Amino acid sequence: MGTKERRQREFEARERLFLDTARTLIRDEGILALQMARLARACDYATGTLYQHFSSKEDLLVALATRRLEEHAQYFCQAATWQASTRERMFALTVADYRFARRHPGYSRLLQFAFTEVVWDGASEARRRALQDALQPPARAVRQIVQEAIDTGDLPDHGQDAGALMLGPWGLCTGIQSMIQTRGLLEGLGIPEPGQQLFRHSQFLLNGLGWQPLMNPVDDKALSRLVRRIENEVLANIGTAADNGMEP
Amino acid sequence: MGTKERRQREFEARERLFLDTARTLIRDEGILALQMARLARACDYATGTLYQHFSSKEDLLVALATRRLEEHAQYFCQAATWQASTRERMFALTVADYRFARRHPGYSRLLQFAFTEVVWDGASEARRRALQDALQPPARAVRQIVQEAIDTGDLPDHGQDAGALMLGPWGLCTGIQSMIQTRGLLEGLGIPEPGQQLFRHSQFLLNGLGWQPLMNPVDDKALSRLVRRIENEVLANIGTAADNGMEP
DNA sequence: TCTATTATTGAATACAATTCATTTTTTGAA
DNA sequence: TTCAAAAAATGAATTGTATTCAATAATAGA
Repeated sequence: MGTKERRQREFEARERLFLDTARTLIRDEGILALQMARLARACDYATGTLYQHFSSKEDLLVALATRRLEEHAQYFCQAATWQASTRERMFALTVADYRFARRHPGYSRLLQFAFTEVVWDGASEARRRALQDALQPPARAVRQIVQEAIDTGDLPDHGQDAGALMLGPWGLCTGIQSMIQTRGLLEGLGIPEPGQQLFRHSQFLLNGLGWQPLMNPVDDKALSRLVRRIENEVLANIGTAADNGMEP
Repeated sequence: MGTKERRQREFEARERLFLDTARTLIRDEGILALQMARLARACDYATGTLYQHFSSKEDLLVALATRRLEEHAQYFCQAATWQASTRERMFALTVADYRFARRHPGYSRLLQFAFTEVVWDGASEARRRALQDALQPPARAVRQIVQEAIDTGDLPDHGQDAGALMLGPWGLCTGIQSMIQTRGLLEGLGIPEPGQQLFRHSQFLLNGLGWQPLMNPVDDKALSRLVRRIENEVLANIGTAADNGMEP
């Protein structure tokens, strides 16, 4: 009876195999070296079979970015449900994102690449939507923090939608991170310790939003203490055991 | 005597021709459609001659991004020397960047693409350095504003380097802009008017930095008035006459 | 004027993504 | 169980382009 369902399941399993193998290949040899034929061969399938799943190489890259985003989202949601003040939780998202990017530099570069016109427009509509869908859970988690902060009075009600309010911290985070990714860029501008700056500016922005309790972002001691606390209480189990991410 | 110099000049003129033509081709047909052989032909040169200038297609793209950055920098420096408070000038940079990106969407996507691992690492060291150099003048202009703000007391001296302080506003700006670039991304998350949000969050961040005079970022009237004033007084001459940019 | 040097050329090469005619496997009716 | 039709898998051929390089042309300097 369920023969159709079985085929469906097998098809999905094979897609996972392709994506997992692609991840390994990219980790070992870089995005540039990824070849469709080699990937298919490495999975003991023909090239054409790979194209049953992905309409193009770009399509595959967006799918890969999506898969990793889903994993990332777990840590993200974990940070969102941490037992701490709304402001600390909001900041924890920035720390989680930063740590995740440091731990999986290949993945972060892939995400950056996926959002590029060339790749994004080269992927199928379905894949683009899938990536959008993968963004929903973390987006919901963040909205929830923002909403709770407004409800408890930690964050003044600016009359803005929660989604709009999260755009700032999120944009700041990805903007600075993508500069960090670009080899030599910040060094060339004489800007040291960009990670520290990211944390500091996130705090400046939260202060600007009037998010209580305010914090002094240039108190390096306190900031480091907070970051370490987040790493211990929220991110401790990142990068252990089953984690076979994209780190070099 | 100066035959060597003349050749040098001719070589540089030809490089400009290649870049200008590439810009036109990209404007008309997109980055994807740019072909080295077609570009060479369009300039009445052989393919090999193009490779005397650019070691690879990526090399060309970084060179192109650099050229546009240099033009962008002019408006940028103009904003920096505007007769207004340090805070207004700092904010004007964000507005200038945003307007430039809206006016030249192809260029902005190109810059985003250029900073991607695949392109950045595919370009020659010389080209990468050239792009870095093109970044210096605007960076200096921004540092100058920050320094003046500290000196006049508009901005509390946080004990931070001016370069470090500008990273926040800059990162926020590029981060949100690159989300705007990605077709459908913010719509999918239900975040409307991203341009407005960018301006608003820039102001939130400046408030957070304690940059005087503070402003209420959710006073849409006042914010719009300021943006319009910047457009009139600083950006009025963008997009006129000789401007043959990348707009569609 | 002539040779050596340098620059230009574009056809040939190389490399990978993608396609598609062929083969293999699966399905479900007889 | 058999078999024809349908579906899926295959990988060699096709295609599209970036890049190279042997041949040719232009230039410089003796």
